[in-house]
Amino acid sequence: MYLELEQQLIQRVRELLQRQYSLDLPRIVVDQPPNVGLGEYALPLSFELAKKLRKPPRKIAEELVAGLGEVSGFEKFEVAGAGYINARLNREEAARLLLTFQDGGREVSGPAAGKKILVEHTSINPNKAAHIGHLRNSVLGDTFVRLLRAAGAHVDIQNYIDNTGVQVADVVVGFLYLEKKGKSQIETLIASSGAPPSSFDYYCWDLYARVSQWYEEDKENLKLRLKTLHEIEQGGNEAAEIGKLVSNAIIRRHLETMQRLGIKYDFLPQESEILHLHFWELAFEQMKQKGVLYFETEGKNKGCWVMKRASSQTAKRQLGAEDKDAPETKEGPDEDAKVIVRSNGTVTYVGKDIAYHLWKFGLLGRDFGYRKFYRYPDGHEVWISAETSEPGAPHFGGVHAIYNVIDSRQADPQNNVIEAIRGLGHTEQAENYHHFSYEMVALTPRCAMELGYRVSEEEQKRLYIEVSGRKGFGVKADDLIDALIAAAQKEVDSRHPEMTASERRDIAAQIAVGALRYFMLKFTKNSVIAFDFKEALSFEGETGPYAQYATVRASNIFRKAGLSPEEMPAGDIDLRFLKEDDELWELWLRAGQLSNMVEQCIATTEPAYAAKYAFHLAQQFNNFYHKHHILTEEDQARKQFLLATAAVVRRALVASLEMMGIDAPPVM
RNA sequence: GCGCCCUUAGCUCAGCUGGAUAGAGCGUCUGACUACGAAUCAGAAGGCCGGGAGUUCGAAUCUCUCAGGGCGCGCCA
Repeated sequence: MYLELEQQLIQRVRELLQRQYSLDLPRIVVDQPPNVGLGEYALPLSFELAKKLRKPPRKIAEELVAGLGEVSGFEKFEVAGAGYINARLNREEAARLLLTFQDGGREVSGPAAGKKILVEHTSINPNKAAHIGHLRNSVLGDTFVRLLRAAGAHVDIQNYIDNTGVQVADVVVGFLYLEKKGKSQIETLIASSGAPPSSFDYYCWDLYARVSQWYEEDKENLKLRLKTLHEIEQGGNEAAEIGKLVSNAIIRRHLETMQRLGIKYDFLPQESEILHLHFWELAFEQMKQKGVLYFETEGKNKGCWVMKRASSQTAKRQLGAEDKDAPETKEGPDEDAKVIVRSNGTVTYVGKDIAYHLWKFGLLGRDFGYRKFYRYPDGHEVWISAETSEPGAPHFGGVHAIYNVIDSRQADPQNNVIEAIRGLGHTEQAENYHHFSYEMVALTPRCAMELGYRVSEEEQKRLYIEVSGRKGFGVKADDLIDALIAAAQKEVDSRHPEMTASERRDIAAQIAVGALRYFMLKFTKNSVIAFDFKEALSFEGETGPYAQYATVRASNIFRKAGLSPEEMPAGDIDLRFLKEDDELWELWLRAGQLSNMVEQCIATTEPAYAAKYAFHLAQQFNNFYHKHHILTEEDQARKQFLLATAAVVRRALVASLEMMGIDAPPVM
């Protein structure tokens, strides 16, 4: 509602500027006045025009207000302060829109509508259990997917699997040389493993840490890592078989863990197929032809194929912008170049990544094979890459835009891939390549000590300590979810002794997920989360359960009144109450700003706005709930109006929570 | 050495592409449950927005600089 009316307003102002002053502004800024009593929109453009038109801002504002005349949906325009133009909506008309059009965020349209978009997230090395750092990635990615879908985009969700890298090799080394286990023994181990903490991914978590420790003890042991890594890449031997076994079993565990949070995937592309289907060779040819890669004949990179390293400027630069100060005439080899093919002929990680990303955009000229891997209870299939497709397999890739949810530490390699794609002449694709960058999750020293880790004196002085799978240092995802469920269960049990055990279990799980997902979303992407159990386990204040509780309160009103909370009130609602009551109107207004929130989240790739929106709306609703007692309201017209208010707010709140993957529980 | 990020209330963080009086949560203190169940609400205290300079009608927001903290920069993956 709000967004649509804003666009109408901008359009009218644009026309007026053209007509009255024959000028055009590249961007018409629309703010919100400090309080709703002044109106819903504030236009500061008079200040900007003052210099151009050589008139005082107030005068311009007056002229513009006179020129605007009647605009449908708007009550009036006023000059305020030193030259603001405040626009007042016709509250009744706007509220009517909110009631009658399904403005629940469902029909949101925008630049994303109808486009095929690929979001890659999670991408945990398949050699150990998922930890809190991975949870932040998955929750951010999954929420962004939901936002894109709410905006009408067609989204494929990919989870990249590096199943041939050193991390998997390390666990294989552990099985083969530390535990002296063969393939069949590991198969038995997997078959007999249960739920966490006796699950296979937990087992590997410890084994991985032991192997890392074992390398530390004697550097000679690293030779076995290299040998195993080569065997895995080559395939057709026991190490490779074990690698596949481990990887597949761990991926299943990761899928199960993420499923607990409502996170699902469509496709799991694996590095093994990128190797075996020779994606790199195709990319290599393209890059040689276009001169993106060149062969270095001297200096430290002698004998390598290298490309110019991406600087942050070149990665961020817009189309058409020239980089004037590029020292083209520099003599000798570019020591700073990025090696893509080593002098021994093997390709680096970035090289493989370039090939993979050409595939994403449909520019490689080759496709993966696809096989079914996992089936969710609702029947949705997860496909995994294979050398050949099974009958009836879908096809992925070839998309318009991509979002890679990868932490900020990988910004440099990501920029190198973007530069390679740009260098190949695919400028549009380079512009649509989004590194969805976020900061890491770390543990506070106190938290680390609570978990029983040894924390050095130096580390104790720090604000936070980075988690490390290699050291086995971190909070496992399933452990955290279990702790949250246990805490929520305690509350639900004491509040609802009348319910069955399974009902209480379901609600506790919903609350736990709400708390966890909200916690991961309340921080903006580029702030480091210093994890602390006390904060994460809180269900009060700015938390998921706070917002969930508001939906439950709303639902209860309808339940007690014998109405369905889902259904919007029918018949004539007297909306005149909105005229005098700013607080009530603010509630409707915010409910109508759902689509602004979605648009803003997508435009800035920042899901935290969704969390803030839901929280503020819940907060306003709780305030309303406390102030107006609906069911005992004697004035029937007013009672109907208050019910409609609760319905409109509830719908927007539930929709915003759904975009964050948070359920509205039936009771709390 | 180069690049990126951060610095806002006691603590943890918001502050939208520069806009009207800088906001939440937690914590502290005071109040409110025979209501649609308090996982809630109301109120109070708490700020040279890291320092300095600049751009602007206007700066927490943009530029430069200094200080402090974090993370990256390999023929590892």
